[in-house]
Amino acid sequence: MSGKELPKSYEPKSVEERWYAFWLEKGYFHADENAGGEPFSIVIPPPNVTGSLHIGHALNSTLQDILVRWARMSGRNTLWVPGTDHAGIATQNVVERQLTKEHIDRHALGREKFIEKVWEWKKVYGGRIISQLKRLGASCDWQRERFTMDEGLSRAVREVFVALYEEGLIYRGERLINWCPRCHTALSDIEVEHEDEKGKLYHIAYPLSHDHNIRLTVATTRPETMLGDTAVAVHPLDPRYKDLIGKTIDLPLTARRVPIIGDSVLVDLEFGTGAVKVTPAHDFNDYEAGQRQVPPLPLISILNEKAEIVPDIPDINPDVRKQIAWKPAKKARGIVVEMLKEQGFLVKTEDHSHSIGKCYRCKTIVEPHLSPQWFVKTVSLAQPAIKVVEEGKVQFYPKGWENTYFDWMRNIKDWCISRQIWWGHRIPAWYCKKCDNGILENSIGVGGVGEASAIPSGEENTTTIAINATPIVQREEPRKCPRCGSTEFIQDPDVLDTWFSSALWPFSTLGWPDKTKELASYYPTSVLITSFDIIFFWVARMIMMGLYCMKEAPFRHVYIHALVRDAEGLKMSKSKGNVIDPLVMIDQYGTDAFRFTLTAFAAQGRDIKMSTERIEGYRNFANKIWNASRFVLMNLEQDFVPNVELLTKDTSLADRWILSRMNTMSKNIQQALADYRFNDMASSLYQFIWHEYCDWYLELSKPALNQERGSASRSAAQTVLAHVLETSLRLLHPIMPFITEEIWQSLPEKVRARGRGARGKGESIMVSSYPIADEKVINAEIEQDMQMVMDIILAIRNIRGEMNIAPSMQINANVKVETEELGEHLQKSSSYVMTLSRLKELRIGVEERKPKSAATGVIKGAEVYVPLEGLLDLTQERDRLQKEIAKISKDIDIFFKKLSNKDFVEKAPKAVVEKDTSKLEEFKVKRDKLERSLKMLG
RNA sequence: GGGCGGAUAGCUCAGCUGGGAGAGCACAGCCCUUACAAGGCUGGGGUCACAGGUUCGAUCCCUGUUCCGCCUACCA
Repeated sequence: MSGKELPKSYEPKSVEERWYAFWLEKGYFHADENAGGEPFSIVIPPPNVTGSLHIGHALNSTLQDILVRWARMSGRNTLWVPGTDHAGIATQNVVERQLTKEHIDRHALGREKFIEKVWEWKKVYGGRIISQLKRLGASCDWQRERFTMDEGLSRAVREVFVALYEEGLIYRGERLINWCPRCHTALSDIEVEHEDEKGKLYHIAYPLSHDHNIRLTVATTRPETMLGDTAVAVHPLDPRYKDLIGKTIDLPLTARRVPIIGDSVLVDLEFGTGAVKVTPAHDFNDYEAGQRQVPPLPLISILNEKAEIVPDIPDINPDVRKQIAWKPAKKARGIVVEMLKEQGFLVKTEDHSHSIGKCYRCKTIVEPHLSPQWFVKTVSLAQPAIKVVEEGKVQFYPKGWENTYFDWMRNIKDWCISRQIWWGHRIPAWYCKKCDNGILENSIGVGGVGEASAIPSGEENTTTIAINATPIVQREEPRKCPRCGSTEFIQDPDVLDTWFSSALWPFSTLGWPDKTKELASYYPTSVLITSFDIIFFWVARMIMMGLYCMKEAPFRHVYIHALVRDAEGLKMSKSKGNVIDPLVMIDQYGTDAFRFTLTAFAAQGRDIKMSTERIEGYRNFANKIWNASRFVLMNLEQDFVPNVELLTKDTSLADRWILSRMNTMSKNIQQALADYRFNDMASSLYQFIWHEYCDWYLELSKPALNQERGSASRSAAQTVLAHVLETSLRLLHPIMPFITEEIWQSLPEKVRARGRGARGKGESIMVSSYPIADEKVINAEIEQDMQMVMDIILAIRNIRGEMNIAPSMQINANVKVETEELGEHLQKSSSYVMTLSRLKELRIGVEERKPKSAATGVIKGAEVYVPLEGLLDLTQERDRLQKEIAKISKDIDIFFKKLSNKDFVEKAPKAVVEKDTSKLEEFKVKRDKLERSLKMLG
């Protein structure tokens, strides 16, 4: 009786669901921290709770799953920690938008209620991305799923904050920071995206105070900020202006008189007019230039938190004020320019392109904004983090990213960690209501003149704490003020940058600050798999925090994977409508095909251009495996017992060849995985399974399989066939987990048993052992011998094709070999040649001569002749070919001449020319073919 | 401005330490041969961007040039 029957083509849907449930139920994903053994651990880059699975996650998770499954099958104590990130600003924005739809205002709702809403939202939607990972087949330890705002992780955050504060590595300061006027919060430097935009460069003439007829012209892209100017700067060595330093100008549109200062850093002699307006409250360079002055230049803030002009700019002319107050900065620009023009101060306007900073969450133009914020002092944290990479304790793949890392780390600036939003880890700092009373009451509006009116007053959750208040920083809310003993406190309203908690992820998820068994077993993790765009946001900060808290870097390797783009190479985005949805792909082609596609394209250092055609190609591969397995199963009895001894004995050439090839592949795969060359792994498997196992070995084994049941040759073929399939499935499993499990489970028990892992006892391929190459079986000589057999078969098939000999027609072939030895080798394999090239008779020898009428094929070490007598009349055939060649040559000449004629090409309709061109090509191809056939006839 | 990466068949890309130019898709011809038409067999197609250099030998190493991406920066 033949073996188990499989359906004719692979149907992924039911298979995937069934096996994922099975794996979960068996608990294969769960890691046992007490199990011992060499650990292998990965923490997932936690996706935002707001997210839904996009193709980048799919790639990222597939690669992690490959490593994790590989490690697990290789017997390592394997843990993959999943989880999600609370994504402060992003999530707050999402929920806020949802509330707006319900006509609810966040401020009206109040802080506590709003946070409750966010948690509700998280409960409903926060698990979405996680469940999508399951469809991808991700073998995460779901029992250890974490969220960055879990109690444990929040405790870790407070612990680190307090420790850093106590060491002076966290401080509060009033600085010019990046401010998003839409999100109403500070941003760190890297949260600002720069984009080049076309703008104007305005030249404005400022009249000198002592003689209004003399004017100093400045150039600016932001004329509206002139209302906040507190100086004009020139280069101290500029012969044009250096004598003006120390004098003053009268600022147009205001009653303000500001000094002309010299600053060699701020002013570039070559650029613009050589004179720069200085607005310290609205430009980072100007701010620094202002600080360089003794005494420092005053700061005049002219914008509120929504980037609108404040109504009470000092010294402003009343009529100007009337027109401009409360206008958004961009509108104010037009108004100011118009007024300057009217009053004759605008000299000229030029086109000018420059980069503009935008909020990475909402793309709003970011404004420099003076305000009290919390910062991490990064220099001393960065030093050891640079060192571990320099010393190779942390290695990047591909290595080139280390430069990017060094570049940033060596120029690192202090990290602004406070955010003026509500969703996130509240900063563990409190202020005594009694000691800081006055400061708290009057604190609103600190950071710039005129901001007070922009902030709804009186609510705790929008209070700005003055910079001179004294924070009490500790893990829990203080009971008693250490200074006055008062028991009433106000907590700092700010929350922490989302990336602060992400930075702790590799150890906070394992139970830190407690000394857990998990930390001991799995920290540091083995490898981090992520994308280059968060090297600064996340990778660098994890290394700093890992070293600070754990005294050891959080991972040994960092694999930076490609960015997935669309077929045209454009970034996928919803607005472009070019997004490929992983879930749709999975529905359409199956998870395995999708995963294989991602893997096959995951070459290091290059972006992936994704298209459905490619996935389709690998869907076909899945189907190929399926059908090959069907064939094998048809030829195996369900109670089949492999004759294992045969595998090490002298078996047929084909058997030894496929075993040698398989072990070669297996060796390549081990190396590829160790080097994170995922694409090499995929192509090795593809090439071997399809083009060696299916195309050749399956065909070669057919004669043996047709032998009597129980015969030695049949048994050997069955054994090798099953063994190679079973091993290939295990090799493939990390990439294609579902189909491999489905087929593997259908194999006869004794075949499966060969791959049995210690843990699984043969009940799942997931816990079987990962194949290790047996180098003894790799045999170059065998591979060479087989290559010759294949070459001869190919040569004969080639002749058949060129001569148009029907596949069903049996023919003869003679092979003239160069040496007797080769002849003997070939003789042994003659049945392969007979079968695969459908021969009636095959003669092999050194003495063979070319028959009178025969086609010839030349290969390494031999010549192949196919006598054509009786098949076709040679002289007649030759005549026919020659005639056809002559005829087609004439046509070619005609077309060639026609197309060489300039007049024709230029004047004839395009379509006609194109048609003729392609015809010419077609003729040429035909002639080539005829010539080849003629040549073959000799 | 600085840095990184890319340029190989019509398209998308492999090609790891210098010696064979490759794969998939597309294309052409022949085949429904009982694993698979989502398939089989066969075939056409490339000045490895350009110019120099090193070498017995260069797609690969070095120098320069051009074009295309990306990252980064305080170019008012």
